[in-house]
Amino acid sequence: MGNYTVAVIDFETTGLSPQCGDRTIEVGAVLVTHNQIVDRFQSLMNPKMTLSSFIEDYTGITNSMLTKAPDISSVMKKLKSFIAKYPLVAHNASFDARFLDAEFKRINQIRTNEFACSMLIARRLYQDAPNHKLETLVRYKRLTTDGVHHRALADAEMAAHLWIRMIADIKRDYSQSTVPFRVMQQLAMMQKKKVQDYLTTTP
DNA sequence: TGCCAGGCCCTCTTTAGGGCCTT
Repeated sequence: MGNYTVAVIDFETTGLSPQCGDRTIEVGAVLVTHNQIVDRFQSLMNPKMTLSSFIEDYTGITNSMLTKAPDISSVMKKLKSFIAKYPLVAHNASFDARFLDAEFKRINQIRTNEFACSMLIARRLYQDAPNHKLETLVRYKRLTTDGVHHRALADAEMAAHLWIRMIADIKRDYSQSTVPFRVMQQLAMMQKKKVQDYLTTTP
């Protein structure tokens, strides 16, 4: 893979939309350099609101776990320092970008990092997969996993393994020596039928 | 007042609708 670093990030939240008042309750992030996870960041956060039983069941994160957790603002400051200026990757990035931007806004910060979506790229590269949920793709590509799902660090690590695998597959299938972040971003935006031509002709 | 996501992507398409993906 390229000799650049990306930060793969995942949030657990109280719901689907920061616009509707939902907040982050856990973040996991890993740095990927040279095909490997080289650093990890994880923290629960206290959203100062009660989790629905759906979210408790879905994530395994309970209300009592969060009463002892640090404030969202203090975790966001540490997260900002961890991700620095690295390009960001998430599975269904529009979801994580919305929450990251909303929480940064509350501490008067602005994200300047670029974002790429592993789900949009996987839809183009792995058109035969049963579906493109993170969990399914991990099974489909037989990626390393500890079996934990819907927790932030475990999901960030799985998305990182998927990212590494997608770059390896592009290099192998299209004889590319490097796959710049810009190429991955481009893939996420293009028509499925044009992907092969694009990768074949990209120098 | 009451309701409440949103962006991508396919197709029975573009003067639209519905499934996928994230929690």
